[in-house]
Amino acid sequence: MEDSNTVLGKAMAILRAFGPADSVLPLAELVRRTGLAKGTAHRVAGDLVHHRLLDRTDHGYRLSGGLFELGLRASAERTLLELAMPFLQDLYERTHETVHLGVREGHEVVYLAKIGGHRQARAPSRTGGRMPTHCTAIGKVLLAHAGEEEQAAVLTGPLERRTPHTVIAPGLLRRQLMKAVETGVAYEREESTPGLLCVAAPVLRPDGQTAVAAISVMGPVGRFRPEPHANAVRAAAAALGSTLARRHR
Amino acid sequence: MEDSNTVLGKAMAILRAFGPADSVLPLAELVRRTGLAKGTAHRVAGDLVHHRLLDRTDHGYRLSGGLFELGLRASAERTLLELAMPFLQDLYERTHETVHLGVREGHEVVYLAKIGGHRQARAPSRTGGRMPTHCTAIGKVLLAHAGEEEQAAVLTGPLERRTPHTVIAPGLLRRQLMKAVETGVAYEREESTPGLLCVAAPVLRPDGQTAVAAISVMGPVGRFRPEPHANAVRAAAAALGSTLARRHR
DNA sequence: TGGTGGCGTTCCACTCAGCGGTACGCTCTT
DNA sequence: AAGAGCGTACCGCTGAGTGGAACGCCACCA
Repeated sequence: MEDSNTVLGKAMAILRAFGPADSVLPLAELVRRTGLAKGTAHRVAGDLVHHRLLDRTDHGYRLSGGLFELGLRASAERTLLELAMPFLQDLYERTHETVHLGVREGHEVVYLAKIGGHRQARAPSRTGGRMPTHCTAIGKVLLAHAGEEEQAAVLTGPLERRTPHTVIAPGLLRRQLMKAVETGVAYEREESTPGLLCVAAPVLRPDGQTAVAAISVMGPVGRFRPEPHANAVRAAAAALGSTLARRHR
Repeated sequence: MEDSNTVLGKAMAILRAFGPADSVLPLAELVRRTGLAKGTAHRVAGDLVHHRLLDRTDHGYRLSGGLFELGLRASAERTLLELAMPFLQDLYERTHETVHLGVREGHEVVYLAKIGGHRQARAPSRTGGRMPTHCTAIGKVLLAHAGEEEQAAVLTGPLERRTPHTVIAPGLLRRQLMKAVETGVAYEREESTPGLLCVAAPVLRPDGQTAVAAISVMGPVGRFRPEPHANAVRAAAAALGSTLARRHR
């Protein structure tokens, strides 16, 4: 069922036509990606510009700062982010490696924050970006604290092999998840991107079972070993967890 | 001219009905704020939920994570933010006070980043939030490097008196702006919020005149003095400026 | 130099998506 | 039990939205 016979559908189609990598798209490209009629795309895009969701440049259209602002009003992620920031800062300062804050959405991780210095490893993750759960430390640790069925859904589904090290055997992956629950941290060793290692710990709800989010520290093979940072990550996540709990009543 | 006889206009009205402070709004409240017919608001809000721009909760609607993600694809602010992060980190680490990155939009500042630790002063600024230019350090320094007419437009317009210390005399303000150009930094002393002091420096384009953004360090009256941090802020802003310049060819 | 293809823009008559008034059912409070 | 406030559902009218067609404008190439 196509939902692009409503104006809103068309507008969304245009906005979503912008991939994570695209900065500016010409009208013709939007037409190609959305399948809209040229006239229609022209008008809708014009309306979006009028409403400050798109910017018009010489070379085409671009997601605007208005959208940026609007997105940052999203309450759930925003309050989590604001409360988490000080803990992420501490963690960064202690490790001087790239620090992530992420939440799970289905079989993917959405990154709410990524902070790093000048020497940070070149990672594909970006604030607001997504990665599969099964090949990232944050993903694994969140999966480990997810409901039975949700976990099973991912384990039985097809698992993308992103690198030669990606764990795609359901049995091994499940064992890693169980170990993550036991130890309170999950690891990733070049499973999403060659040359990158990562430790993550869950930010648990007061029930101590389910996870709201997860925090990780990531670094490059060579100078970086994840194990020594396990405690720091665990501590940061736990501290954030109790801050959230305290606040929630 | 009301632009809410287009569907998109109505949708935007609903999205913009969410103020910076609102987390969840019931349908009735949306109706009140937007002036839409109840039936219409109900349907449009439903469509927005369907398109993942709103979340439905027991108590009403909420800006969704989908919007958060979409907003972070806005290319201009995103790349600026990513490039700036390491410099902001360094600055935070050196000062351990709240660090801001902001751009100017008309007579207001939009904050792209705010990083701080556990002891950060309670400030009204938020990532993605806005403040007037004339009573913030970032605002002043950006105004100082803006075009003549734009600067004049703000100076001649009415200036909100946010605190007893807010500078609303156009003459004094203009002198502060000139000094900011000379010295490369602008100060704010409890002009936007009682108890807060701030230093800001501009991130200049290669032309050395106009500013892309500005960086600031803020702290509370008492333990914090802005002057000693002027050099650090200036250095961070300059370093980011040359990084941008290098990248732009 | 003239042809060609891709692009953004404009126009316009048709039509169905969207409209909003009305009515209903639920849950609180009084 | 009556009322107020809320979310939801219905439905006939209509103009906002549609998309095909046509236009003018480069940039590229033969």
